[in-house]
Amino acid sequence: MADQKKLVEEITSMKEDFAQWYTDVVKKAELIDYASVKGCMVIKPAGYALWENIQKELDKRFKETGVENVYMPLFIPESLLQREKDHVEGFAPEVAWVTHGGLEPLTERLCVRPTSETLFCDFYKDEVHSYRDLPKLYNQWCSVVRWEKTTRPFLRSREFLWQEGHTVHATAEDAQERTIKMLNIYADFCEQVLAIPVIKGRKTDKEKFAGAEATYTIEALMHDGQALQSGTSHNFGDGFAKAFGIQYTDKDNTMKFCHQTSWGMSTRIIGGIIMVHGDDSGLKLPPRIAPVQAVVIPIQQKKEGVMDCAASLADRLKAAGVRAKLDGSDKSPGFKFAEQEMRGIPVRIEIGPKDMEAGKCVVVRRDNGEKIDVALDALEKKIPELLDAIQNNMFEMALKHREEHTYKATEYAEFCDIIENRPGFVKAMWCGDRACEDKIKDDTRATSRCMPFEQEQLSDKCICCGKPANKMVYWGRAY
RNA sequence: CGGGGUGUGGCUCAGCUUGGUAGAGCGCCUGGUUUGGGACCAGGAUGCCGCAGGUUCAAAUCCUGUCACCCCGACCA
Repeated sequence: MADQKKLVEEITSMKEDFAQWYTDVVKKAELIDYASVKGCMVIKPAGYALWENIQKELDKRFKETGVENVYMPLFIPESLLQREKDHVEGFAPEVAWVTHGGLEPLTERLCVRPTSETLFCDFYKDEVHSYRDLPKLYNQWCSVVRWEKTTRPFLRSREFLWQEGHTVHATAEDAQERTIKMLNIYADFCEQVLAIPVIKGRKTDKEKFAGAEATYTIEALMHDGQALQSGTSHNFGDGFAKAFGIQYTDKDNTMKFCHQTSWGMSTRIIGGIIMVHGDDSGLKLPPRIAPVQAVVIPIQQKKEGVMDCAASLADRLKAAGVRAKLDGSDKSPGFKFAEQEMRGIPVRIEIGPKDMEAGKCVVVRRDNGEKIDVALDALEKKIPELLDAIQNNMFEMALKHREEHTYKATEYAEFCDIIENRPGFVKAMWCGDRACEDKIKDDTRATSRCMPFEQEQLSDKCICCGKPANKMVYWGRAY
């Protein structure tokens, strides 16, 4: 339980340099390698397994609400991308273009999808004819490309993996309901599976998605006090439907425009897991998402029976539904301890001759370093319990951190001071004017994170201009 | 796109000022001894010194250009 000592010299401490700490953890936990194109990364087995678990959990939740998976093309003809004005203006600066096919220049250049609204819309316009065709609830798992100027693994890469759901509905009400439903799925997933507490709310017009009528978001607070937009759900209204001509004949035999939504979560959330839970010894994975939940490390593994015993423990745990692994490599135990810590494996089980004699093993928690003896015959019961306890503790720790770094401000000077000196969320009232958001950003580099569903009336004046205000906004510097 | 930094075995870097034909540590391979917090001994393999020009008898080193990556800012999930 004692203070977690810094055990790994190669990882820069968070306090010293958070950005470097992040990069060190990403590399040391072997989540990725840099690739030969700037902003592109090789996602290694440890990183990809994490993504696969995220996919598995989200996909299950999507399908429970009737969503089906599809796959759209990688390329979007320029003319198609330009169909919706706000949308193209939002994305044009960062799309990658294909100009040649083989040796011949193309008659129309193709953009590598930065997101697939236009492709889905182009598809839906021919797919939807009648109210009987609605709703369409499609999702795709794919990668998209955005030519970012500066890049960081997971947080901002030029190609990233994500899912994008695109739905079409008959009415505005149905679209709104779906938008919120998906936001709730993201929030639930973050909190229950990733142990990341999130604030649910709506984006201001300045921050909303290009082409959307309304954007909803879940916002999480990282360990350094910066915010991370962790998932978004957009209500498009009938804007895209009008731009693309997606209409249906209703029961009353009149033509009506559809209402649409889209929603996405990306590999960026892996950056969130790292920055919410990690520490100076490396990654710290919540058990429910950890590809390996428990690693068994034999001590004096060449001694008679030790390796067999360790292997049988791992097998028994697997049979009990724990994602367990044996580390039977011939590294020294200390090396293995450090390595499993860097990788964020929630539980470590040490078994050596002394333990075997006593009929127990030593179990160490990654979340708090606590070391306990567990009777060998209690393993199947004890480890799952422990994993649950770790999951809950990690959520509580993250929640506590967020609460301790969430402030309220009613005066502008106070607001600026908090942003500058106490990293975190600041709750403050806002009049609704874009000008105030712009000024706050200029003055403090903080942006509006969201207008939370859970509102509080902190005062009746805008934090910035002093005019009447009835919206409370979470502000903060963000990734 | 601005500002800074870096390119030398798989990794981290030294060597460059003052040109002489490439080094260290880690890692890797073999064998042995070890094993409860990054073990040790012995032996071994690995380099178009980012790339392209130039200067020179001779370039990792000097000059010119170029490319890439990293970090910090403005924009984005």
